[in-house]
Amino acid sequence: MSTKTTASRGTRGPYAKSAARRREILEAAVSIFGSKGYSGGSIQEVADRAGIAQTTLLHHFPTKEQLLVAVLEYRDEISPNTPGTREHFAEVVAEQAENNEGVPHLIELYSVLCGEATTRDHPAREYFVKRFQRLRAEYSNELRYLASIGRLRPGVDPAIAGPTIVALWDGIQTQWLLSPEQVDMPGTLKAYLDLILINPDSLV
Amino acid sequence: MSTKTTASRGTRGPYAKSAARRREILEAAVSIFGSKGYSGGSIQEVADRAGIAQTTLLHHFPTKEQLLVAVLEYRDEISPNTPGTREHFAEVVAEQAENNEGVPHLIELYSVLCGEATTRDHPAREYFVKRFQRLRAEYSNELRYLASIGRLRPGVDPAIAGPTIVALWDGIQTQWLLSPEQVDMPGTLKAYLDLILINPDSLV
DNA sequence: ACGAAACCCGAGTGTTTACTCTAGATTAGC
DNA sequence: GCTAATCTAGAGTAAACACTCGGGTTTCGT
Repeated sequence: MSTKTTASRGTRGPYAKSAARRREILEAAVSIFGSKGYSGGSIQEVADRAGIAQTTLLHHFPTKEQLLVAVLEYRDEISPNTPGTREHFAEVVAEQAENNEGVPHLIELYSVLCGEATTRDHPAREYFVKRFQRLRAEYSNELRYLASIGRLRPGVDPAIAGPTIVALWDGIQTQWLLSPEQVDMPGTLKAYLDLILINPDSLV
Repeated sequence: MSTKTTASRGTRGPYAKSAARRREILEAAVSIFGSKGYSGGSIQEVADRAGIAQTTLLHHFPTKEQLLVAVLEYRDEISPNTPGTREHFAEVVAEQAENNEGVPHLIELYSVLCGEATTRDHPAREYFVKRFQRLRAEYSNELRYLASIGRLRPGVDPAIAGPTIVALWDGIQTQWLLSPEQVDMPGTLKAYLDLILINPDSLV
């Protein structure tokens, strides 16, 4: 009762160093899982890249699965999601697509884990199921708003165009990872948005 | 010189049973690699599913990597690709999308391996790089033909819309695998084609 | 029907896997 | 500055990994 949290007596919580260590480990994990996948990468490799002993890693993240979950949460923290963009939807999407070209290791992590996660009983499956559900809803809602102010081309169904943007984005990222010089990631996305939006935002 | 191929004397080639065995193994491999990925699945599991000893599998496919290559070739054999479809492009695409719903294990295999293949030095990477290059060229060419007969909406660039169809297809498949009941795979593809094509093919 | 090649597999090999045990060094509440 | 908790890691463990070896069985050209 004397300490601040509900921890049983005798617990002191992580030390100051701990947060930095965890960040180092997560950065290493992004690199390893991104370049070799979750199944393909080992916690030994992650520990090596972080410059610590394997057992030290396991002190901070007791199982490989918990490390993966932490990596996914870490990714969500450092790559900002788009909240209510309203009339600037197209701009924001195109801008983020351009920014993504600057963080290829995060794109790689995302694509690799997303593919792996479709396997049954994969620890990241639930994460991606919910992520896609959220993205579909968000994008569809943005498009519904744009439709309400007459900016959506007639005949375009927000409930279909929303998932389409998500699918197009992921698919073009995969192609870009395999042939960066042959695929125009932001251009392809922008082309679709120009197709479904009326009077698109003029150049910034 | 006496035998038909360039084999050194004393070789007799595979027996009649061999082809069937190889097919059984490949079917098992599609199942295992599709449900657990290439890194995640073991040749022991494939052998178990095929009902043979691990060493028997290795007799037909000496390494795990060669098994993977054979699986990819097998997939290409059994799932027909679209040759020159000309004016029936939209029909054929929509039809194939519907058919894909009937072979989810092949979609799973494709999505899982495609994600994994973006990792460096993955044995299937070259396969997917070339596959996407081919698909982008094929689809762009189909659209160029449709443009030549005035069936492509003005302003739509075949060089962008081609890769877009490929990306959309792959992306929507991933979403469908994770939430089959929430994603209309053929409908989403058809919606995009209706968007970029003029006077689309009426219902069959 | 003979013999060589292809087929099939039980037993093993060395490595890597995720994870545990034990124990010394470091931190921080008091 | 005492002490208990956190941090770090060396050593170890059982299981799984891709793959090899040796030898028996089946197939098939001659």
